[in-house]
Amino acid sequence: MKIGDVAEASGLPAKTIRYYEDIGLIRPARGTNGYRDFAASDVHKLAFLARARSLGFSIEECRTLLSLYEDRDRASADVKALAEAHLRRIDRKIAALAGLRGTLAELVARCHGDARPDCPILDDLAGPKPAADA
Amino acid sequence: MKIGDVAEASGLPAKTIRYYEDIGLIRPARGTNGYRDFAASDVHKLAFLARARSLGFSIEECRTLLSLYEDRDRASADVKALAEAHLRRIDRKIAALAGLRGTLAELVARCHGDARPDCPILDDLAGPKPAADA
DNA sequence: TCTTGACCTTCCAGTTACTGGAATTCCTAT
DNA sequence: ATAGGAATTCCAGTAACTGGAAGGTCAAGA
Repeated sequence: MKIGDVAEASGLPAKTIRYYEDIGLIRPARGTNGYRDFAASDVHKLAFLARARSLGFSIEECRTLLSLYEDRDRASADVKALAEAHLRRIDRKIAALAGLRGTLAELVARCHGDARPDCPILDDLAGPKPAADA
Repeated sequence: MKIGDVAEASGLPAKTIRYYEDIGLIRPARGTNGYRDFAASDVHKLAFLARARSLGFSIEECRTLLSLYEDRDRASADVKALAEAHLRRIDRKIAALAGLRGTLAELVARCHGDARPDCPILDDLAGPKPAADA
């Protein structure tokens, strides 16, 4: 199977597949013409990687997941620990974004958004104004 | 004011401040010894940048925000549009993460996480199994 | 047979926003 | 004089690709 077909089958761009070979995630065979020749197992691995990446696992985590996948004697606890760590990371990201979102939404709501220069958003970014005390 | 003091005042690492000069966000003066000499306005700009970055605006958005900030004739509508676009981006990110989170949490819940190799997480990543039809 | 076009190959550079580190200079204090 | 702590510049690396150039391969059509 050539890289174009594999790209179509796995949903990954050919560029990405070459990159994954570069960093040692897969090792497709080569034909006499120098073209990569993908076995079914390669395609399977790429689909696995595509799915893991789409769930937000990093490349290094994917590498670990793949080796766990191929280890018939793995402990599911190892996989679960990895997934749980990732889950916590996602939760932290969501919490951080929700925080930003709240602040930003409030600023946006307070900005009238017309032709005048007066703007609570910029005021906020500029920081506390030196209060003109009477 | 020297870069170390400014770093302390703005909360930005000195490295980052130099980087911001590199990409043209600020233009501090130079002393005879070659050291950067920051005016109050520079420090103010850096604080502005730090705040904008902490709200998740990209560097290029910060550049625009800064120029809007310095334009006394700006329309607040321009600022609001930028902030709203950012808000939508944050919402999309949150939605995407929430989706991931849901899938991942379910997989984690289904994985017993013990010493046995059987693992729903890996099963999911591996994709649909060829059903052994009787 | 030749040519066209769609593939494939490699390699280099660019993306975002810094961060680390090396080599060097400067200032201050003892 | 010397030691230390800052300041300077420049180069490289991070994550995970992506774009593009230059060139080789292959199947089909005139």
